[in-house]
Amino acid sequence: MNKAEILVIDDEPQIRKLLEIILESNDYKVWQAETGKEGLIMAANHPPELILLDIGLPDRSGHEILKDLRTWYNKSIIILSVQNSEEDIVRALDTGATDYLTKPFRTNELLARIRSCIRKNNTDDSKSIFIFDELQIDFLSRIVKKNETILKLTSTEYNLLGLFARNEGRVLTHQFILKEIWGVGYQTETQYLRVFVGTLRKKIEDNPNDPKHIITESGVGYRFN
Amino acid sequence: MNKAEILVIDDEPQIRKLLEIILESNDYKVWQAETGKEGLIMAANHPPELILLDIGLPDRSGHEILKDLRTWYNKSIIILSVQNSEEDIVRALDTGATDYLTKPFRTNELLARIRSCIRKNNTDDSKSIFIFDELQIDFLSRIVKKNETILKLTSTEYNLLGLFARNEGRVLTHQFILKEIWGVGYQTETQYLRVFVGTLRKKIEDNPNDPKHIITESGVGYRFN
DNA sequence: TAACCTTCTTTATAATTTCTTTATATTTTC
DNA sequence: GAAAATATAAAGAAATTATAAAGAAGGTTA
Repeated sequence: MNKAEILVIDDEPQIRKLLEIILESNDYKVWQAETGKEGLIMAANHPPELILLDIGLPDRSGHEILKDLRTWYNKSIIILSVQNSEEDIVRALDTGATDYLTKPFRTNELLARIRSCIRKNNTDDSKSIFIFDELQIDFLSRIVKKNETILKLTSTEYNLLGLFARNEGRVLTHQFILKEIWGVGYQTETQYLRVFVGTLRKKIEDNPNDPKHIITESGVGYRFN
Repeated sequence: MNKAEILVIDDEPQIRKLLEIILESNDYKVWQAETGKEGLIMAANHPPELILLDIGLPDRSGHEILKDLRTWYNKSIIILSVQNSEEDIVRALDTGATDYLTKPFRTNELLARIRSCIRKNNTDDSKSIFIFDELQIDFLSRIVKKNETILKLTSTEYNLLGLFARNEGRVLTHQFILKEIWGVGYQTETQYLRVFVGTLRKKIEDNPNDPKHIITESGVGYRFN
């Protein structure tokens, strides 16, 4: 449970299959999109931890997809490409690519770069373990403990708690949270959020009726302590 | 204007000179270290925005220097190496390298990767905190503290306080405040304002009967100190 | 394939918080 | 001191949030 999710956007079925095998055997959950358009929709509906993007897509140039993604998606995007031209690399990196690998890539290098990117996503403070009193969140192993007992969280619950933890002390608006966890297009579904905050509180709070960690800021959003 | 500072740790003088020329002509301030030990000291004394580290250093393996740096340095470290072995790359990335480039590197690609890394460093939002004696307003986190204690404000109260704070020392008319907070069409509802000024004073003033922050300007409006 | 389980989505309703309004007290201004 | 303006308290209305639970979707197992 709580596998990190990776979205692969590539038009070649063999590459997708290869990546699926590699990634799943390394304990990632893999989503696949065949076209840039499909990829954009999937990313928006379900923001992954990392995106592997083929720059040579048939429908729109991968560069355009990258630009589109970067208008709202702020986690890592690794570019895969048969192109090895300096111009292409510079362009991709300047559009916001996190990394650029040329095909054929080396499996272990790809995995190491993925690990590095995911680490970066989660360590805005270069920390991988967050401790809030009796609560302990380990972003590397994706394990949450309360008083040394491992909590069973669904992946949405985990993502939500992670977002809260990385923004400790800050009021997060409903819209922001919905966008980050469910994707653009879900910004009005505040009831989702209420339900999930409810289940999270039941799991992490000593007294869910008088929460100490997830504080309601009525009319605005929530704040995590 | 402040140039971003880059520390180059490399034992080859030619490479250092080359990097110096490239980087300075691209408006970076360059620091140079010849050995790993020297690099560690320089980085500690004057933490740069980014470190370029040669992995094949004579005194200690670059991997060890990297590991050492990562115990406290959390900005970007780009590895430069003549080595192109997968094992080496994986090891460096897993020890916390931000990126890995093989020598000879392509100038523009290096610059693009540097830009990408520095961009990432600077994404943590610079804080915008207003302080009025014992009162502290953080507009980014949307949090108001009085003597380090977080105040619980409704969103209207927060908006009103924010308006006051941004117009410190200025007399704001009832009409202006009502228009800003409640919108046009509410300019005559001065009673709203009285009620909310009342609740705000109860929360932020030491003695609400003798307010020091929100001053009544009878017949005109209010002024915030 | 069916039965089962988990998780997510949706609906209904209860509880709480915030806002608006009214009444009355207090202060300021002239 | 009287009129005007401001402050406070509190009740009712409205909006927002919380909770429970049913239905739907997806995956797993026998």
